[in-house]
Amino acid sequence: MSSSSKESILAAAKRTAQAHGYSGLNFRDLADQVGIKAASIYHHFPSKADLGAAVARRYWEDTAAQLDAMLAETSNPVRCLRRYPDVFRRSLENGNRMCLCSFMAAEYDDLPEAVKKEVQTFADVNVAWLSKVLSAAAVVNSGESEQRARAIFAAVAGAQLMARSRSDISLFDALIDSYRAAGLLPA
Amino acid sequence: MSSSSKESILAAAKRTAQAHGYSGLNFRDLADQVGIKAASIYHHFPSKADLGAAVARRYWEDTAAQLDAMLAETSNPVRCLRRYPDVFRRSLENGNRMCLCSFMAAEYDDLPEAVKKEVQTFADVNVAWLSKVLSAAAVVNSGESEQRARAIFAAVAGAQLMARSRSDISLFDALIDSYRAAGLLPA
DNA sequence: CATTACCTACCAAGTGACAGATAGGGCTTG
DNA sequence: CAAGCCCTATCTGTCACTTGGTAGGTAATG
Repeated sequence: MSSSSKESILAAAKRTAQAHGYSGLNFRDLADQVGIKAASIYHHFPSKADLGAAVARRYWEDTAAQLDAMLAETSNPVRCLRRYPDVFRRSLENGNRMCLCSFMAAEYDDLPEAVKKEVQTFADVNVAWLSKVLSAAAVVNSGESEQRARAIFAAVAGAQLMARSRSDISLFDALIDSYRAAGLLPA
Repeated sequence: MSSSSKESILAAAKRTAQAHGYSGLNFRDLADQVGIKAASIYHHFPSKADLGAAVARRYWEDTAAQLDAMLAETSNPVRCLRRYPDVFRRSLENGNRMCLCSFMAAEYDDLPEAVKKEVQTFADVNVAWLSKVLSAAAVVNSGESEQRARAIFAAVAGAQLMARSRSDISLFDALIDSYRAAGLLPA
């Protein structure tokens, strides 16, 4: 099979968690989406916590791959910085969904330990990439690039959250423009 | 009684929703916190949706009062802008909680209509206050103050979300400092 | 070749815990 | 007595998770 059940479960769980969070994941809905029975999911994932951790891990792996691909095709770091918000924009385009790890950051208190770890890694991956690109672009003094990277990550995540609550993708674009106008992102 | 059950329920629901969201609210826990039985909550709120809406409404009312009080005691608008992030900081101080409406913004798809409305009003109240203060401080051209207000609100909410997921209040402070350094907030 | 063993993938049926919500009764206070 | 407040008991539904299986494929053994 080109697409195994395990992959289908991960894909369905990603879609669901981006709209309803970790607490919104449930085995019946997931199984229905995949076309199997709920009990069968336990053949692939021993528990909901393991499934959640696998989904979050896959999520940051995919994001890291996207970012690296962007850097590979456009070696111009300023161009990459300008395109960074598009990663978050695409979730909004896709049914007003949001970053899985932003949602899980809100649910943090109720997350199994293994899931918490992956959620933090997502932030780490984003900050590391931004920091590298900021250094290359020399938009801030080196040494301040990690601080600025964190600020950009947090601000873009906040913009996504606000735009989602209005189901208004143009609000996201306007917020990013404001960040540029204010000097947080390169114009 | 100086503190009625209704007020106690609202207070408990606020605390719980700030840590676990709307989906994390449940009548049994709430009743335990207040010292009554779950069924008794229905005497004060006809349904969970009504309770949620009441909590969210109370939340933006309290925030609006805080902001207006700040403006009243310090008529200096730049000082007010510098202190704005403290409103969000206090939630983190209070048991690593977050803004109730940021959490509910994430849960947006699953919110009853009445709750959605109050969540949006919270954002409106913040943006309106920021816009007013920005105009008074003349930190941006008038006409751009509402755009900048939205950007500040979104960025501060994002900073709170990121800091919460690390249980690190100093990360929040660092992010706000970075926003100032970048020029999003007045230094 | 045939038997035995084991594996992956799935499912039917059910467990106990917990969710929101309801019905109807009792106590207290003005 | 009537209204406000809270109770017990219960209903219905959903949750994660378990048990005990079936069907089909692979592979080693005699």
